[in-house]
Amino acid sequence: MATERYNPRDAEPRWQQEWDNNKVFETDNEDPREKYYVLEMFPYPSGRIHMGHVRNYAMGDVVARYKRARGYNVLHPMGWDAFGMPAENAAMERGVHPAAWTYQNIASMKAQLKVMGLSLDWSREFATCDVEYYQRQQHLFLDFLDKGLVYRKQSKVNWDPIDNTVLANEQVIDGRGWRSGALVEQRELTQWFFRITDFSQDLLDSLDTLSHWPEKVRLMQKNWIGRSEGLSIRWEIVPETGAGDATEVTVYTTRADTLFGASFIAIAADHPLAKKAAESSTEIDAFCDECRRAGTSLAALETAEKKGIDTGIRVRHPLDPSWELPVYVANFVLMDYGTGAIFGCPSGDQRDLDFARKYDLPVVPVVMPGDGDAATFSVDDEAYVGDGVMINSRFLDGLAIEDAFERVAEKLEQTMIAGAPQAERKVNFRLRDWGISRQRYWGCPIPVIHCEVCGVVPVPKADLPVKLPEDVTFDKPGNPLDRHPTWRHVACPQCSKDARRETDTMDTFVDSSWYFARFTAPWENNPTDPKVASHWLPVDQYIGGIEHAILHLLYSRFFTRAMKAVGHVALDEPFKGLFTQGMVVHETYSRGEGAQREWITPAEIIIVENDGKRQATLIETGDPVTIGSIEKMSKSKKNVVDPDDIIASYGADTARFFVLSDSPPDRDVIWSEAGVEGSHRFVQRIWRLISEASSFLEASDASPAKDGDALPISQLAHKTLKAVQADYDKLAFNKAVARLYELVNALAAPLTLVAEGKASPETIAAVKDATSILISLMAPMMPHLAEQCWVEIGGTGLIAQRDWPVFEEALVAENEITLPVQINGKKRADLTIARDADQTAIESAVLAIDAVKTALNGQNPKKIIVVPQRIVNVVV
RNA sequence: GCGGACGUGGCGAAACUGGUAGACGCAAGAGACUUAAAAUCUCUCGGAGAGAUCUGUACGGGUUCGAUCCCCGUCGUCCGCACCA
Repeated sequence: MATERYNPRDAEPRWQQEWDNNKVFETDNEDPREKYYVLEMFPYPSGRIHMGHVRNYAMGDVVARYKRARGYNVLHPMGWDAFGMPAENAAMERGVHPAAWTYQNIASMKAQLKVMGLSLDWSREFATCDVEYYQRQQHLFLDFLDKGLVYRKQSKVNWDPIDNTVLANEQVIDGRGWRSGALVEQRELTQWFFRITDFSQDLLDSLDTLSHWPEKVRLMQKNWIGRSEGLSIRWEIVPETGAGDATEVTVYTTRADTLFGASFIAIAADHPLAKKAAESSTEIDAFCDECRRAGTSLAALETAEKKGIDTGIRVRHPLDPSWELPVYVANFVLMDYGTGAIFGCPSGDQRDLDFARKYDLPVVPVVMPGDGDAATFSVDDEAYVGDGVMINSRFLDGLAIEDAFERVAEKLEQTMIAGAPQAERKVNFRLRDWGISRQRYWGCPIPVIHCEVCGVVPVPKADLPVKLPEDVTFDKPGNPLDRHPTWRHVACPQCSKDARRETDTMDTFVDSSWYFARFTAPWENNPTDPKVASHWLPVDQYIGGIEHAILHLLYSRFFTRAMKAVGHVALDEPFKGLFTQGMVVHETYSRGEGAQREWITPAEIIIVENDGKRQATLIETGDPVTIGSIEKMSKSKKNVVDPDDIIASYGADTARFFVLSDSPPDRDVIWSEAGVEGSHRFVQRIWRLISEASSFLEASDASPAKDGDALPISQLAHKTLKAVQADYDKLAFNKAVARLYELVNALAAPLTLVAEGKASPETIAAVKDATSILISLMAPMMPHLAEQCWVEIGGTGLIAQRDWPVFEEALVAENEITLPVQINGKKRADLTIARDADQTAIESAVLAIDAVKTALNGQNPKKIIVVPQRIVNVVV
């Protein structure tokens, strides 16, 4: 009865073809069933898929296939996040056009994804660099512009003087451009911004409604938005102290309670008052310059000494006009948070204290611990930042800090200077508007025209798309659009005079901020079909990496609100459920030390185990190799395993099953050769057991046993069905995997019995029922094997189109249960008793147990605790 | 510095969130089958003990009939933000 081994190389392409032929995964927007939208973060077409993709898409595919079986109309699309720097780098390095490079990569990655057997609706595929896509993005931009959600302003950027381009903060390393190595300059450029801050409060508040998001991501977004409640206070400038025409300076504070501890005002180097002071002092001017330069390097900020310079300007204390304080320019004050000016309270803030000690400014403690002594409490070289009561604060003395804040706020709100209240309550956000201008070629052109007469003129929608020119060169640094001979020259749409196009393109995060909406109707002339988009959205389950926890997800949330404001969708939150999956990690292998260290790929080595110690050697030479730490698969460490190789040797099902096994999906999974082989053994085992018994199973009906020898088989199958269903609902794939192992282990003996012709008709029917449940359960993870097994036992139609089985309540519920019996909290015995036995029945049964009798030693128990269906505890 | 998560066998992990700790897998060991190997099958596998038992979820305390789970403290690892006024 020997059967052939399961051959995925033969079976998998056949089933993929079969699914394609039947258009099983193409989704009909008109389908009346309840919708379910599952989406994995679309990939950047770098050229090859990696194991992280395999894991991400395997998870999404399990959800898609499971929900389809549960009767939902599932949308499961795929596309390409295709604009971005790597394509331009390839153009610069190898002379290949970014478009050619990108579309080639898409073709090869698509072929790789196809081999995985994912249940994707490829008819909706698009790349963000398709004109058909970015044209609609330009449409959205114009709508946003019209609605005031986009604006232009001067802003500081990191400018690389060799590459002639703006760099993102991440691209500046130790103050130098990451490509050119040139010292980065701060430049003022006019850039386009999206008004994401219009939605700060809403983006923050709505986080509470996202109950199917990881708590961690919500918290990260909350911190990123960074709301704080404070007081904006106007300080009068003492005339003739060097401030020119300025009569006041506004300071933002969350600690108005500490106002009597103030000993100086500090302003940013870019603050108007600083600029004024710099006019009359070369020293101040030089200091401001230094601050601006130091601004870029993040690492430098951490260690940077707190420095400042006295401007000579003096201000009056808001609560005591006779009290004058100095105004310093300080390197730690940020122009773009609050008002770019603070008051320093040295006793209550470590940074202010360091500053005060350095410049010999007063340190007056104003808050002390509740049990402190006001007469002796002092601050030396450690500021007191804790809660407490007010001291040295005149009318605030003795108050709690919250009450002191209120008193100060009330008083200053009522004090009028120059016809306006001296202070007002103000909510501040850390969140900045989103600068989207990029001086790059390979991005979505910003559809505006600059006219000397009319100013900034939007490109009329009828003139869209603003297409990227194809004949561009990358032999020189800078933006190819800028030096294109003709592209930028156009007639002004309003006055027809010569004008020039905007040559900046959009940040690629814009492209990924609405693709999920486009998938709902990618053929639409408008960005979306609002009715269709509102039907499909929100995405029910979005799956991707934690690295997008802030930017991508926040931008998408903003975009959905903005699109709603201009009528393209009718909702605020794009993603109802979010799941952030862990990485695929692998051991690293290397030779040599320090600079000589050479990384080696897993394919080049062999590992043998000696006395429990693993030793790696180079296959080619037999040289020893050092086994290093487990890290994220990366090209630089060469610890990558190519999905193609794995699928070629084990098949897609094994690869999919393995990345879902063992580790919880939100945790990292360690790729190991032994692990994959384990998964592959399981695939073969299922096939062997089922195919050996197939002739008998084929000839029988499927019917669960109600009693008799086969009852346990049916009970386990139906219990597993119930449990795996719950696991899939919770995305607990690793647990589902474990339960499949259990079911197969338990089915092994009965299946062998059937194969040997020794089973009764009732048993065969029960085994067939259990086997078809098994096939349905494994289908989301191992879809090809499931189809093959289904045919083998005489099933008709495709498993991919078959309904999810329904478990029988009677088989899941038990008549008798086994309760653990504890004595003083330690398990001492088991008690098997009727499921519905009452308290007294259980108690008397427990007291009859030998172990209990021995423990009691003739005495009465102190207490018997019976937790229904769970446990019994006897307290002696 | 601020905020958060986590810590269970040789390893990845379970434990229905207060109820039998270690399911399932990997690795390892023993055996069966085989001329042999692979594959497959059976058994063992936290520690101590011959055994009944004792002990064990980073460490120290607490609450509870009962704690991997709740509370307090300590140590360690990882992540996010970071001169935010």
